[in-house]
Amino acid sequence: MPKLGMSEIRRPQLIRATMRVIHEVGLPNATVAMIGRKAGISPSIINHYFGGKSGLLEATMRSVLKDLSIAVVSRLQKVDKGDIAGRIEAIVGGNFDHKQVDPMVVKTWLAFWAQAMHDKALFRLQRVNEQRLLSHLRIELKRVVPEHEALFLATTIAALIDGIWLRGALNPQGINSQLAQQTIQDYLISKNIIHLAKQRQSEQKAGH
Amino acid sequence: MPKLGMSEIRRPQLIRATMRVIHEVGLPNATVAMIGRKAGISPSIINHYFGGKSGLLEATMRSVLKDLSIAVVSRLQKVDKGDIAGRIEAIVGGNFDHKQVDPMVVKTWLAFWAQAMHDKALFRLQRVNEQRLLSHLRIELKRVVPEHEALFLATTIAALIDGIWLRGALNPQGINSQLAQQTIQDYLISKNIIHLAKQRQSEQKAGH
Amino acid sequence: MPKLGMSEIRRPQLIRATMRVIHEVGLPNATVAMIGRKAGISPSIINHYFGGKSGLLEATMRSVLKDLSIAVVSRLQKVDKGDIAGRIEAIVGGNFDHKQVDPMVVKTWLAFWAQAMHDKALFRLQRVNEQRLLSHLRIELKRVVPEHEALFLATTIAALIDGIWLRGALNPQGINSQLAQQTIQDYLISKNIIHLAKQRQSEQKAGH
Amino acid sequence: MPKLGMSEIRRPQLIRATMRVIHEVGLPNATVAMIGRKAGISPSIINHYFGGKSGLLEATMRSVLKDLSIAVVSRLQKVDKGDIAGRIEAIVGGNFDHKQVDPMVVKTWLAFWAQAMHDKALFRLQRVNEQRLLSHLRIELKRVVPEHEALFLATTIAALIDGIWLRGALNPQGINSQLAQQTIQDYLISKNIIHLAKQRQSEQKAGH
DNA sequence: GATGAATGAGCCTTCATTCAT
DNA sequence: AATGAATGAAGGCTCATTCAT
Repeated sequence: MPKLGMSEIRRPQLIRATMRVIHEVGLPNATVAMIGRKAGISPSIINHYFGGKSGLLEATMRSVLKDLSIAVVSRLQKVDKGDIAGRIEAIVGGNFDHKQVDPMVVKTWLAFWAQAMHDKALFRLQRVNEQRLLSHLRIELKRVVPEHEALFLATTIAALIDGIWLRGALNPQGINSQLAQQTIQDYLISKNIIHLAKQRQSEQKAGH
Repeated sequence: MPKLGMSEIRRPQLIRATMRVIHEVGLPNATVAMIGRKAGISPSIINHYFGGKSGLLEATMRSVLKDLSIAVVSRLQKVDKGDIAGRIEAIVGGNFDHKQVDPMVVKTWLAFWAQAMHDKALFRLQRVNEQRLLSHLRIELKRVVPEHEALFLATTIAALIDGIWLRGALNPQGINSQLAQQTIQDYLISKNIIHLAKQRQSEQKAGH
Repeated sequence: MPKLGMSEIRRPQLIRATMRVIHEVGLPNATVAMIGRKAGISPSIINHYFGGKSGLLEATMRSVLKDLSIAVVSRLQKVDKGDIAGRIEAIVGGNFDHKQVDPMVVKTWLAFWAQAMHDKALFRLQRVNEQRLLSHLRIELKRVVPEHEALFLATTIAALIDGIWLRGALNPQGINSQLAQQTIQDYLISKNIIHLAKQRQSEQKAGH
Repeated sequence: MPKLGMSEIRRPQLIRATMRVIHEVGLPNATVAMIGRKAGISPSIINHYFGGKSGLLEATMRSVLKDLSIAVVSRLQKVDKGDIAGRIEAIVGGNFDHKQVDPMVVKTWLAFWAQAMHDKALFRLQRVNEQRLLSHLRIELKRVVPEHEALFLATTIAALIDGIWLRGALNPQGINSQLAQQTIQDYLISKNIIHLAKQRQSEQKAGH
């Protein structure tokens, strides 16, 4: 077990402080002074660990996206490869994970989204995240519908996920995680995806 | 007597310049100096007409939302009251109006959305806009499905609209207006809404 | 009777507005915009009539000092040349004239006093005023005491007058005009001036 | 570890620079840029140490008033409690202390007096100062004359002090400290205070 | 590693003044 | 005569960053 340097302590500490400050005053109004104060340490040290404010912001966004990725991947790992409906549910569920719908995270996420339009580094991170969601969905959907339809469905589901997040960001009551998942489940049922998925699962079991 | 009526010229001019600057550098980086330069007039005059930067931003957001409202309402006026499917299409279509999917407008809209989380004046404007969309949709949907289902559908459609907008904001290709409307149309067909609407329309015609 | 041009209307109107604004926010915070608004006319017009802000301020101070001068001179005219005590009382009384102890006037006067230290035009006006007060007092005092004592007394009385004014400027209750005059009268009695003055008056009457 | 204790160096340095700038251009024209330049440091640092321009001005006035207080108190400490005439002289002398009649200090003092009429924080400081002078004088005077007369005398002496200061502020030759004290001494003699004080002192000595 | 000191660039705003009508 | 339009200079303040300790 490696000895923990200050770096391993300070970096998460500052990233968390950044998110809290963004939650409170918004990204444009977040200053290194506020973040330092919130973390209980000198603002100067941000330069030491992140090379500047933008470095800290990038690291913070990376952290947010990584948590999202983990939420999805860890759920996928618990679901059988053959259970297509379960896997789609896992992907959607990961996006509405308890940690992900925390108002602080939601606001941070939206703040970065807006900022990403004018910051190359953030833009790249955002694109990767978008593609990853689409990719996860398409992989599963392609197993039950033709490729072009899979793309259409994946795009629609992604739009639903982001739309619910977006509206939740401004809603004082925040995101209703359960309702969100039901909404998407309902969409999949309407599009007959769940039925097809179960059917395919049975076939494969029989095929073995 | 001074030159009169400059207010009607300057205000839209400055609002448009604001949107262009937000499009280029983002809301947090937009300065009154840039906006003034873009409009070809002195930055000082912003105070003359809007009482300050925040006044200009609020007016800009108000303008964006008003354009959106007009796009929806003008389409609704062209559709027969009895044509429920047509009315829903009008509402959706208004949100993907040519002027509304202009990348400049989309970015401005998202920038304000992010900002609204920390600015009371913008927040109120945003809420009104959200509610208006939901309201428009529910009025039509209630005519074909029970109230609670109408609310669910309206919320889902709104999420789809916003989600598509949001993803379009970061997509280099922008929003594909036609595809967006097809996506939502497809959802409505899957939910059997279009069918029910046509049916209701026939009934009413027969009723006369 | 000459027809009144707008100049004769506007100038006093603006001067009065200036004093009211100084009373409210102080000289450093008084802007031409405020003054114009208070007078109910466009600020631009100040340049028309006074050639700029400093011209207006100078005219205002001139007006304040002229009113003071009138208050003194008009009282002197009502007192017999031979009544030395009465003449001194007139000079003092003029400085505590009803119009002069108006809080608005007091504040304006003090504001200009402070400003005069760094403004040549105001400085000259102020000096003339100072000298005039001293001169008035010395002329009368020389008639009852030797020249060098007259100067000393005049200086002391002037200091008392200004000191009372100054303290009154900051006192929420303002200047107590009657008490002020009693204070100086008491000083003159203590210095035996009143007695000497009455004595001289009797001598002169007898001399005729 | 950073350079510590700069606060004790910077604060007096900036306060002194403030007074010098006020002396040169007046309070309304004094800018943080000028003050910083005069002190040889960056204007930004004024915020660091005083939280803004008004904080600096308040600290400057506080400094001026404290110096005045020290001048009076230190003189009082050197005078025997029983020597009433000496104590009054000490109070007056403190107000015309060498440091206090420095033209720079006099102008600063007057500038603040004018400003205090429209600034709550400065107003309070000024009132405390006024009351302190009156209080010092009344305490001594009450020992030789009835209370109501003590108040009258104290007020008159205070007016004389302030009047001499005020006139000195605009007089190119400044305040003649010696003449000022003589003037007030002369007043006290005329009012028989010195005589009464000496008498009381003799009584008390005899009483022991 | 950590921090207070210090800086300089930049921003919003105010304001006196000028101009066209 | 009078005014709204418009400007440009300047001021206070914020803030990310660098530096010495």
